[in-house]
Amino acid sequence: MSPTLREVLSAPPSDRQVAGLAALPRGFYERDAEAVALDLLGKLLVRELPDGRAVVRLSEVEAYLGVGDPAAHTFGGRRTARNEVMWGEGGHLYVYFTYGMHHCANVVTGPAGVPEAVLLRGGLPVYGNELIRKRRRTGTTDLDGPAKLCQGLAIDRADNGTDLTAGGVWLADDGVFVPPSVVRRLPRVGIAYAGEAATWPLRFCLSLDASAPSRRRARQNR
DNA sequence: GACCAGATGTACT
DNA sequence: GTACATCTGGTCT
Repeated sequence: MSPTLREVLSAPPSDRQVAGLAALPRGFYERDAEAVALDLLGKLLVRELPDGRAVVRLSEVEAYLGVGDPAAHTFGGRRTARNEVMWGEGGHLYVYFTYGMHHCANVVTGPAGVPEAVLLRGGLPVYGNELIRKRRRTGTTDLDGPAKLCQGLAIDRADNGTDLTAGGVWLADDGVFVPPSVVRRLPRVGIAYAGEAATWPLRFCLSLDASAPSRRRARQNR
């Protein structure tokens, strides 16, 4: 049996590799949300915690296209204390509280004044799994949902506005190649109120249970 | 797989 | 003051 993509992408990096994970540059974020969302798949979300470093490989994200997107918090130019961070420059974290008990983390994209964002919906724990387990209410390490991701990495509103290029929490590229053939494009989740926009295929996720493309091919494609 | 309670911040009247 | 939210976990079928 060839390994699944999940198995390949969950492979733990070495301590040395983790210590060397550098933040993606500002320029990565200063593009439209859809492009950033696609490129975030397979990237590493690194979180510095009091008891160590936790690293998650992103497997599911959603793009929110700003003022023209009825599902976005900034639809129609809405600007409030809550979504203020989305109006700033790309590369910052937008964390909001919802359903009375959950946090969701977004990456702000585009230049200042263009309020787009990418919601981080899920990932695979690859390093510091015990730290993640400790923080999950359920004592598990699964991070297949935006609120689970925040809980596992202890991200809450205190992290709202954090600069992703300045430490604490950041995104990194460890060179793992994600071939387009394993990316699925689906309608977004939980936004039925947004009418027709609920069907826009702006949710991107990896086909984790498909068998992984061979190493040789992956290397050729890099 | 479907269904539902949970608990409160936020936007808007 | 009121309605509802970029959801999760547990229960029931």
